[in-house]
Amino acid sequence: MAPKPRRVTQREIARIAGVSQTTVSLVLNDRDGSNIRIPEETRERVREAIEAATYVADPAARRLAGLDNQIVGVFTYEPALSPESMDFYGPLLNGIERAAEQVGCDLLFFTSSPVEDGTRRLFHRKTRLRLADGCILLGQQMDGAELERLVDERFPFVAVGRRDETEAKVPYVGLDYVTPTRALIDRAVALDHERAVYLHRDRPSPTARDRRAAIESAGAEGRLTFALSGAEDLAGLAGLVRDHRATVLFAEDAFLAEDAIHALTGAGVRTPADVSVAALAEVRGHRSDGRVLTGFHVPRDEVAAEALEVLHELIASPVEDWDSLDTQRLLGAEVEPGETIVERATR
Amino acid sequence: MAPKPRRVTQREIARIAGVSQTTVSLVLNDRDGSNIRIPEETRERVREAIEAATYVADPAARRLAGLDNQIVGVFTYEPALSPESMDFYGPLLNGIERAAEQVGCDLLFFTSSPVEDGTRRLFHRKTRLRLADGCILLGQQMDGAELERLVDERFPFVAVGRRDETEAKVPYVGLDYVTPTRALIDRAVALDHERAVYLHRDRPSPTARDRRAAIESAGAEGRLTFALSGAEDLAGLAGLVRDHRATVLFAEDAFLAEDAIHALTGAGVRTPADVSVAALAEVRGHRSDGRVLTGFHVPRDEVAAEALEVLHELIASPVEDWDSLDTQRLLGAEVEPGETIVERATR
DNA sequence: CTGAAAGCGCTTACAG
DNA sequence: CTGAAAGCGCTTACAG
Repeated sequence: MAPKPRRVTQREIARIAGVSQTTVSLVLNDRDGSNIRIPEETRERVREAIEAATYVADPAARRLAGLDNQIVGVFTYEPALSPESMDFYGPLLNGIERAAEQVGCDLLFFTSSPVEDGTRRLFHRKTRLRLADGCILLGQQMDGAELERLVDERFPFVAVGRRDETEAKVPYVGLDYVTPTRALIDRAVALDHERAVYLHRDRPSPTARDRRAAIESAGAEGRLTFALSGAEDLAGLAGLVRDHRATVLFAEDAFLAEDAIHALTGAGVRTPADVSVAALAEVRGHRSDGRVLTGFHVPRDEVAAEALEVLHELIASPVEDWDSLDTQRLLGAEVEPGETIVERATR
Repeated sequence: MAPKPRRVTQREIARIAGVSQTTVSLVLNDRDGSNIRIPEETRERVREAIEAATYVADPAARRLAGLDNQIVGVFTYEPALSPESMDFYGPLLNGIERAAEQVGCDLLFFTSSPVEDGTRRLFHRKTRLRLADGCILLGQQMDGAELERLVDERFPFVAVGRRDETEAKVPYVGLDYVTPTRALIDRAVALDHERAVYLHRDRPSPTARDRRAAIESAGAEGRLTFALSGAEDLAGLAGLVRDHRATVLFAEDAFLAEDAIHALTGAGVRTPADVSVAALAEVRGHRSDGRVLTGFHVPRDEVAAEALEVLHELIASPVEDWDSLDTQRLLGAEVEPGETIVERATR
């Protein structure tokens, strides 16, 4: 490997400005207080030397000496910059970049993390994790053990997406799906619907539970009667809709909604004329027969930005105070009224 | 700011394993040679202690002690992760991520760089540039002075995109547009076209010069006679085409091609029936009336990956050898035959 | 007001 | 075969 090219150091600047290296450090960091008082004249001289030499402090040395680095780690459990993952990660990364820009942080992507069992590992022999002041974790699925370890080691981090796989209090910024699901159900009820089908996937995620909770409480309150169907049973969907006399269908996400529409149309059921359809997830860009799909707008960029904010609070607070911080936050998704929930046809 | 939580260090590991801290370092880095010979037994003991304590070396300290960090900086002159810039940066970042994964590098995005005059600055008071072993530069436009400075300081870097704004030898990986432009002209000639219009923008970039060179040499050789039009003169385009009796139109990029098609169609000129159209740039996703636009496929991800490769060579070579390295590379764009260059209509 | 010194956690000659 | 020591470039008490 190449010999590290000799760089300008504070000692050099000190020599030029005719002061001690300590003074250079003090000026560089704008230190000024009760016990440090450097005359403006001296400061100016040092600044000039710094300017002339285009000196910048070595971040590694700063870090080693105990300062923070203004570097936020970004860990994704899958490649984040591939075309396929852009759909999910794109808005998140965008939010992170914007927030980082605002607070003056650089972003360290742990792309080198080795892949084991199809997912990246955060902790490995040469992890550069500690180079960052803290870390943002992204991914649909996360490793509980790694989360625990981060908590144990008191390393500042925030997960994007609600986490409940661990005992430990994991800081996160996630999304609340209960409220918008309720809102969509209310809308259906207001449009005279009484019987619904919920087409869901089989993943037990916190957001899936949210939707389920909202649906169950609506059922319990007798506002809308639900029949459930798994995503694997698309073939039986039209039959279920008919048997249940459902006039509205909620799908767990937009892709599933499209599949459902396809299946229903194929069985001679018109959407939304016979059966209204809505997705309980992001619907941006999804249309059915030219109609904007009813569903949510999920502010993923805001989630990411807020995650960075929480991380910043953690970094700025002494570890003893972490417990009193509000580090588990939920943001609401916004309802997209769309055009695929319409008034129930009178028979 | 939070007190740096106490971390496990090599000293601690040494204590546990009953060896010196030096030995821990040696084992950790798999050092073994003529003057270093640690018995497997000792190594094993140390490894166990490392494992048990889930110890990882502090990258800041490693860096300070002169080792490389396996961190590649990524500097973009604009925000790279915004939806608008994804079109351009997306494939590049994807290529970089893949290459980084392969060589085991982490990626440090300099998002904190302050914006001056609408563009980010790489050098500033607290640039974390030196934390990286080297840096990839991305952006349509780059600052010549910054490039010079990087060269002067012997900091390993590679620009994505050809650079010719400086005296100094700037390492880059760019694209050759001469060859594919020639190929497209050949194609037009083969399809009996004799007279063409070139609709271009007004940016003097290396790639713009490539296209121009190919067009001028074709003109000089009498293979295709060109009339030129600026992008701002779309209104006069149909007139120019008629006056010049052009049967094929080359546009500098796909968007311009679309504008041109729109303008021609509006003036009663059919494309490609009356006038064939091609873009001298990436055409992925562009269609005209259902037809795949003729143009190029630009391997942007490969460009980025190759840039990382060159960077790696720089990092691995002593500075004295840099001059003998092949650090200015051009990759060829591939021709997309498309469907908008057709045989010239016989009149 | 400013400097000499210790220390951050590592690596690497240099001695044993 | 292995350890004590110097040094990487910084920050920050602690003395003057």
